[in-house]
Amino acid sequence: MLYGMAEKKSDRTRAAILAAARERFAQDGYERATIRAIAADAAIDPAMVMRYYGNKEKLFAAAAEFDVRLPDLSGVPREHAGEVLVRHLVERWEEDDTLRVLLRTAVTNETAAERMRQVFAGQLAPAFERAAVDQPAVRAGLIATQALGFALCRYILAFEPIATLSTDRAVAWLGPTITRYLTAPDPSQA
Amino acid sequence: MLYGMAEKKSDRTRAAILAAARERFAQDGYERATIRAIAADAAIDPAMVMRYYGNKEKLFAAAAEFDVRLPDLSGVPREHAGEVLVRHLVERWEEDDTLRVLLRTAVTNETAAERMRQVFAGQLAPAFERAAVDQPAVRAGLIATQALGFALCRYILAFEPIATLSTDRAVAWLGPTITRYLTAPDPSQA
DNA sequence: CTCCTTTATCAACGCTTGTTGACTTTTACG
DNA sequence: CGTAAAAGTCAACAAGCGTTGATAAAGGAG
Repeated sequence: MLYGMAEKKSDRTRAAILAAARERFAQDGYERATIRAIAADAAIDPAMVMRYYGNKEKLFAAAAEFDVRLPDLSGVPREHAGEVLVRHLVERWEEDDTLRVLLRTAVTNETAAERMRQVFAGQLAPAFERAAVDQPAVRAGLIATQALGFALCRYILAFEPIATLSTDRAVAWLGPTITRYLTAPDPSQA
Repeated sequence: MLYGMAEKKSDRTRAAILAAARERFAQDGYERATIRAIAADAAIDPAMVMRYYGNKEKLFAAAAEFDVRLPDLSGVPREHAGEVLVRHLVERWEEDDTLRVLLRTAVTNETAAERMRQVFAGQLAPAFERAAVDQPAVRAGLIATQALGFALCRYILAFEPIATLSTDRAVAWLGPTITRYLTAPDPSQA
């Protein structure tokens, strides 16, 4: 076969598997999302999943691959940094379900947990450090607690009225919290 | 058998099963915590689990049974209510692992998710309503996001430095957030 | 057309799971 | 003692899982 640009026929199948996998993992978690169900959703044979992704763990790794794409906060005044960050995270969260895959599986799967840690401790904290924020690790961690807690209640537990809160109201409520975690002096030092 | 006070021999076995179940559910989640493993931990036969609890779902229901025991906030000044609440929750959370059972399983098990909702929407919100707080449901929900997010990062994901933060520092950081969610006017109304 | 690589299908494997029923041991009362 | 209920043991089941290898169809290349 001589294709123009690596646009093999199998790429479609690969993509279909990945899409089905993401949906199943996001909805059912790692254990309950079976290879057979994913294959059925993608309308292919379970053996094809093994052919293209090796095994379940690798398929999951591929399905949970993503980039947070943190926004550039350098031009934002400190007192509104929280709101900008929250709005970005909420929109990012609703965009695709990769983050929901990660959150749902991180609770029982160590691979997912490690990746989740990398996202916050490995991207947020270094960004704060570069911005010369004191105690970057603690602040990044606190922001993670609020951000992940909101996502948990909103997308996983479907906790009313959080699940149906408008983005604007969510930003208005959570923004100042994030701003405080980012800018306030350590209250236990006072 | 004529026992003095319903103190059957089997009660010990029942308790041993329940203790082992709680530990396994808290550590592994619903799916990965197997009846066989629980029985092995309790040093009994898997069939005994069925004898005393019927099936896995009922065993889980028994293991996840608990009471939040919310503190009385009526005598606490409003501006410190958050700190009192956070301290109570953290201590309660470290006391026994029932809450961790619930959090870990709520992500994939609908029974656990429903029970989790009852704890916050069914106990916190009504308490606020009685205290004549406006928008009790939203405020209870917001507090749930911060509290559950903290528990998730600290106990489930083992997210440093949150996991090793002292209770005092956690209270100092989180308290004001909870207080604001409880007392601040709705920022999206401004 | 033939040939060979890519893609897909099928049936089966070994294993683990929750769950069951028949059986044996223990225990307390007459 | 004897006996009947309670407590515990054992082997097995049906079903579902991830995974594999043999085999068949598809589709350009020569």
